[in-house]
Amino acid sequence: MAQTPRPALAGALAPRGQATRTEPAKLAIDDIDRLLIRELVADGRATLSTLAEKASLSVSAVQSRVRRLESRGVIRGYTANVDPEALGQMLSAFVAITPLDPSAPDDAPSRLQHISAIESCHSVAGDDSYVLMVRVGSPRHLEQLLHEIRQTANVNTRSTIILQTFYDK
Amino acid sequence: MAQTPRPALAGALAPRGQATRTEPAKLAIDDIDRLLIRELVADGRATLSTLAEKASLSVSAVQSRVRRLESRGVIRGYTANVDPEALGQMLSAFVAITPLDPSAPDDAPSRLQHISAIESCHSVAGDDSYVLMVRVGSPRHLEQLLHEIRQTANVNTRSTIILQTFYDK
DNA sequence: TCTGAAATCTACATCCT
DNA sequence: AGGATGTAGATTTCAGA
Repeated sequence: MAQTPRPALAGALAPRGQATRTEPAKLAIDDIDRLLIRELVADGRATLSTLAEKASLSVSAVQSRVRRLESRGVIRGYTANVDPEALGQMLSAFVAITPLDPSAPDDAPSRLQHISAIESCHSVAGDDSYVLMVRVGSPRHLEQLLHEIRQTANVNTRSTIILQTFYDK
Repeated sequence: MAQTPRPALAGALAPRGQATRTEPAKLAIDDIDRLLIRELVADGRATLSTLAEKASLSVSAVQSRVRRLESRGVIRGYTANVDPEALGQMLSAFVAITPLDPSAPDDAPSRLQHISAIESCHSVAGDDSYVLMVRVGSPRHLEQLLHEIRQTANVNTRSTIILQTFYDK
């Protein structure tokens, strides 16, 4: 119910010159897409019908938009948000790493990818080459992990313990 | 199919003394829970029937387990994983902040919470008090954001630009 | 993008162990 | 307590317009 009668208005607001300028693949994300994305970030299991209501669109229109966002890679996937501490990962830290041998090929990310305690890996501009986010069960495990990281990637590590996470959107 | 015939075995392995020791809420997470969590982290929109198949359980058993994990806070929620660059957030950074006045009440997280460019906020042990992860559209926006952070929380900032994100599980 | 109908999924009540 | 089955009501999917 309450469809937005925008077609005519949109046409009036965006009159097009005679030549269609090269717009091969319309990659534009409009306000409805943004609304859908916002809702799906807030609740990754929101139903198409709920989304349709909020967007004042039909279920199938929402479905095709969501599919499009997914296939374009705007929405990469959906995931459950799990409390690490409930799973025994009581200690989180940022680990900044720098190569020991600056002339060696720098493939730290792929070398470290298999280590499940490493949650994320970013290359950064600054004192260090990469910053990792890691989660382990205890200080003892962190020690083991740092040892493994140093050996695997031939790097120095500099760790910053996370005391509390206030939010992580 | 292929139910594990564990009841008798479990009873034999865990004989209980006469007094039920204070076990108010069994907070144990078993292997099936872990499997369900793993699947839901990999695909937050997995259906109960899919999960039931993978766990070799009935749909209703899976349903009650997932509900339990949700109400216990093990699963905090579900979210869509969105490509920030597709939304015009071309620049990400870690921003470490330290209070200008160490004697002032330290409520930086709540003061900063409303700023939408701030994705996460952790208090840390180390040179700085907090580490934020921020996403903005351009260097110019980062400058504005840093200004806003400094003013809002009365802190110094030290930023580390993220050049590339290799993975973020 | 909409409507509508079929296939699938979820929620819940009931029974079993 | 935890799990199976059955069923009504939602939800998703897909055709045609």
